Amino acid sequence: MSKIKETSTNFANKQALADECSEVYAANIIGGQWALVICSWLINGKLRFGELKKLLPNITERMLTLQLRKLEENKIITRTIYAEVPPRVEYELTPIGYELKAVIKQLESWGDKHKALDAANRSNMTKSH
Amino acid sequence: MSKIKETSTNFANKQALADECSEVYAANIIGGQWALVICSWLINGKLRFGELKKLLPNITERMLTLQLRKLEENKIITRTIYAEVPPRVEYELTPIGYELKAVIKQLESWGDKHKALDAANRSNMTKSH
DNA sequence: GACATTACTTACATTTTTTATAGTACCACA
DNA sequence: TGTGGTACTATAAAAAATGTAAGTAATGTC
Repeated sequence: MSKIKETSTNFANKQALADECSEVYAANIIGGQWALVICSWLINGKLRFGELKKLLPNITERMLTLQLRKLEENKIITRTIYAEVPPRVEYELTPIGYELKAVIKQLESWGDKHKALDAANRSNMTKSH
Repeated sequence: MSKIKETSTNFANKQALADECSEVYAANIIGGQWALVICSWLINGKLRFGELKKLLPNITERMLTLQLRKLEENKIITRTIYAEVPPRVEYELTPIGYELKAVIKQLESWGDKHKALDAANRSNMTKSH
């Protein structure tokens, strides 16, 4: 997205890590700011550009486009353009994209646990004061 | 990590998303370039700063420090300093940190699947040329 | 007193990601 | 001729993340 510099140290590091660690490879794919939420929504079924925009009230059109394009490049979603005016474009998870469901669930449940723990810590801190 | 600007749109967006999506919340915590690999290594047991450095040949000391500090802040790891000279510091996963194991496994297996698919696509493309 | 070792810190530069704003193309319909 | 709706693109700028290079502190050993 925008262009990345393939001669940078950062690029080399990312490549090397992704090559030897599938978990990092995976994280790179779903790692954009909005990528995970987009996938979460798409798990429930295909959505139009405008629908996604409504579901993600704070995203800019540019960001939405960029993230969708990246997901498409990585074969996580497909993009279907209907030859209509005004245009209609639908985004849908591919099979491998849909398999993110398990990953997302896992992330979600870990996140919940962590949040709970954090809340507990906070309230303990309050109590002991 | 360096300082972030709490008045930025980006900050607000991240917060809002993390609040309503535990999966995004989780992704933010383990989302640094090196955070996942560090955790992967620590799953096998505690490690010293220098040992991690050796395991991650391309990381700079600065980056390693930053990522470890962020993980510590988020209670993913603990930092134990031994009052010796030269200094000895050990990093170890906390219980919640250790629970990342399942997440990492899931990411890894999805990553492997995706890689395989990608490789298959590539060889198909080659064949059909 | 100089040196080696370890785990950092600091200042700064570069790269990458995200946001802001203002367009564009298309055609049906009024 | 003009307006409306949809899914974008282009350009610039801000913010965040990462990388580079050069220190620092403490102390046991030579």
